[in-house]
Amino acid sequence: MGRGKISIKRIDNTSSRQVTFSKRRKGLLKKAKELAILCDAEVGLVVFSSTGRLYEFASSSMKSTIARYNRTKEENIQEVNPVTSQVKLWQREVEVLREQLLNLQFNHRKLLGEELSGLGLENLQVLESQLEMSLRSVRKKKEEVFTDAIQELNKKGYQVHVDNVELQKKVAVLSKENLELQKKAQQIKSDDHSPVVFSNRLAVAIPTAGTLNEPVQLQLAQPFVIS
Amino acid sequence: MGRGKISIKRIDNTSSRQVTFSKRRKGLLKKAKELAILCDAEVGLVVFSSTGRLYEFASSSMKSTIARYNRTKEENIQEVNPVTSQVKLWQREVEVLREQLLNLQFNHRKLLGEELSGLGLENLQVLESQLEMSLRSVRKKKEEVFTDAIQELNKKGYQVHVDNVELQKKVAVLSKENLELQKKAQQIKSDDHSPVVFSNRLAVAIPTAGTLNEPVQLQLAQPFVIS
DNA sequence: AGCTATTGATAATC
DNA sequence: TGATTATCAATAGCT
Repeated sequence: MGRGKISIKRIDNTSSRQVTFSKRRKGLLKKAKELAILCDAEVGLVVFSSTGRLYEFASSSMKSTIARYNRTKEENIQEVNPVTSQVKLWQREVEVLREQLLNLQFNHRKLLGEELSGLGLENLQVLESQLEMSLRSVRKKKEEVFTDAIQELNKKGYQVHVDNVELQKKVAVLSKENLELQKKAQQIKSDDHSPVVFSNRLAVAIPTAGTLNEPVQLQLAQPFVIS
Repeated sequence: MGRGKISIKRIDNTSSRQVTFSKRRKGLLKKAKELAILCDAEVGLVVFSSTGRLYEFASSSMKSTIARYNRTKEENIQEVNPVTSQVKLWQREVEVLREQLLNLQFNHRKLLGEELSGLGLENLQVLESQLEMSLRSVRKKKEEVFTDAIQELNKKGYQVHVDNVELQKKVAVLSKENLELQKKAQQIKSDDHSPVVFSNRLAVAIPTAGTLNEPVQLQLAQPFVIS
């Protein structure tokens, strides 16, 4: 339901993930509210963003909804305040996180080609094709970076060329003026015999017009081969 | 979004309220799930129908989501209150673990070839060679697995061959005995004229000796190429 | 339960 | 960000 269809998987791009989050969160909260009103239901909804911010909706009160939930689930392990239970909650959180971390580290090592001993043929083949896919992505990205850099260089090169042509014109004008001034000076000199000196360095430092007529064009000889 | 617009207020008609409830409940749960996946959010949703039935969705687990909810709420309320040092220690632990996890997830995605947008050329090249190394390791391991399997098969094949030779000898002995028994039987038959039948199937089912002289040897035509 | 006309949500874009 | 709009998705009213 938008300009294009999207597949339901984690959005990679951070900013568009955040934009989508606020839009869909708003929609979800709205629909939760509507369901509660239209159908006389008790609804409780909590959403934590990936940055840890909390958003919630409760048709009556979150506390009572959670209490009802626990009652229904026949799990009345919902002590409220005592420090000991709080500590226990944090400890559980730590346990969960530790396990997630270990799991991820395990997978990560596989992707790094370490600790492959336990794996069967099938797992190895899945891993291999995963790595091949990754490699293709990385090489494609690298090619993009190269291409962008080259385009950028070409743009700059062209600008330099344009600047040079411009400068060249100015030099030509100045040289001409210079020449005329020298002539006039010599006329004056021949009139009153006082010495006059003109610098000639400018003209010497400028390359000839011919070398500046073509802008440099960097180009890849052929497209990168991704193998 | 329907044949007609409806205003958001309790639907009076019971049956259409129930129909709407199941439709919208389904939609709400779906959207909750999508939000969790798309935006990497932790979502918990509970819905009680007006008849008291419970429907729920939790992106991780309802228990931990409610626990997290309670923690965040208490934190916000207790901002002024002194928190015991033990809780603080656990909180710090959780923070550290969360950060490690996020970091690892970040790196993991890179290895999976996702989210490469932020990377410069140098990083991409490091990543590429890392992936190439991993791929080499995996392929080497795969080759090992193959080789081992083939050796195993060869061992078994040889054992089968040995067994066959042994069986063949036994068959030869038995055939010889069989033949002699037949001769004796015929002698007896020519004496008392009673009919005697011998099965011949055994001899027919046995392959000739020549085909069993060589054990089968499986072998790779040439070593695996790791490219 | 299915089926569509219709509204509503939202992905892409600026 | 916030607004706009072309599209897709949800669903209201029927069968």
